[in-house]
Amino acid sequence: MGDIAADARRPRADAVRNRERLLEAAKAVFSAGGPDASLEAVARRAGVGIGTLYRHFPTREALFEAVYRREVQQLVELAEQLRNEGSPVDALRRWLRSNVELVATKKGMLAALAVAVHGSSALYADTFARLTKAVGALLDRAVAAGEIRADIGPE
Amino acid sequence: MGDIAADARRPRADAVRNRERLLEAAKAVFSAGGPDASLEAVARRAGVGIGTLYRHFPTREALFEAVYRREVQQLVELAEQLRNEGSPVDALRRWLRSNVELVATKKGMLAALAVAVHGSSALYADTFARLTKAVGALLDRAVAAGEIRADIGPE
DNA sequence: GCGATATACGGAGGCACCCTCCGCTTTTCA
DNA sequence: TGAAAAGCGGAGGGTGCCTCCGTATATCGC
Repeated sequence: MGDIAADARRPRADAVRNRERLLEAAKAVFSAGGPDASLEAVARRAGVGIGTLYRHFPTREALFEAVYRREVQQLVELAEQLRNEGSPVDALRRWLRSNVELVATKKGMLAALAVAVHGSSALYADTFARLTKAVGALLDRAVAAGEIRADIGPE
Repeated sequence: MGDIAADARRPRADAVRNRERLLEAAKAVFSAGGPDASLEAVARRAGVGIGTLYRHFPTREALFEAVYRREVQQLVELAEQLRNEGSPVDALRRWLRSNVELVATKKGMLAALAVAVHGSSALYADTFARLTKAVGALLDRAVAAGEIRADIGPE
């Protein structure tokens, strides 16, 4: 029943789990303590050893970036999910609300994100493209349903 | 020949000297290493103990601020000195050049200064007033000599 | 000049964090 | 089911932070 296209060896289950835990913990710790928060605190909160953190994310910046990508990914997924539910305009509204909430909650993380994004304009471009595409799909649906004007771009 | 208006006890000579050394060292260290540079490195470079640094500047921010004020003070003094030398326009030109050079040299310190200034808008206002007054005096002299247009403010 | 005393100095010490390294455990695969 | 790859954890050596206090020295009244 493996649904993973494994060319080589499958990634270990515990590694995947720990990676996820670390990202979750990092999100919380950086949100609360800013970008200079202790990496050991992140590891503690994730319930893994400090060595595990460093294996998955060799630098503080790598961790920032991964957290950031994960947030973006979750927004994209939310858009895809909303696509199949309720009215187009309502879906759009809910997505925007989630977007705003997420940003509002993560105030403390903004500096960290700024660091991550600054470090790589490619990252920024990629993020922008993904979010634009996601919200664009929601918009299209709303337009097709004649519920909003057609002259609004995703930006 | 004491030209110090001593209401109480005069400040100790060694304390004054160390304070100056610390500011000089801090300028160099923060310029090179950014705002997160080690305070112990500053103390080492100044040739004083770490305790002395903390006595003079209880926090990193206090040190930033003091360095910043000193830079501003030096610009003001330069303006006063130039006031009595050479042609007004030349004086003005030299002052601006010094200003630009100082900023260019201290690139690495900009982040530190940003922190210090952010922390206290009163500090910013004071700085602005002092520099404005200094350059204003130079401008007045140039205008009075008929060497430049009169419709240029200090800003 | 000469104490007396206020002031300042220095750095050891306790703590937290950084990052690396490697012996041990777990997971995967044949 | 057993071998080996992959991953785990945390000790350890280093650095920096900040405090505290015994020692040194500058200032001031005489």
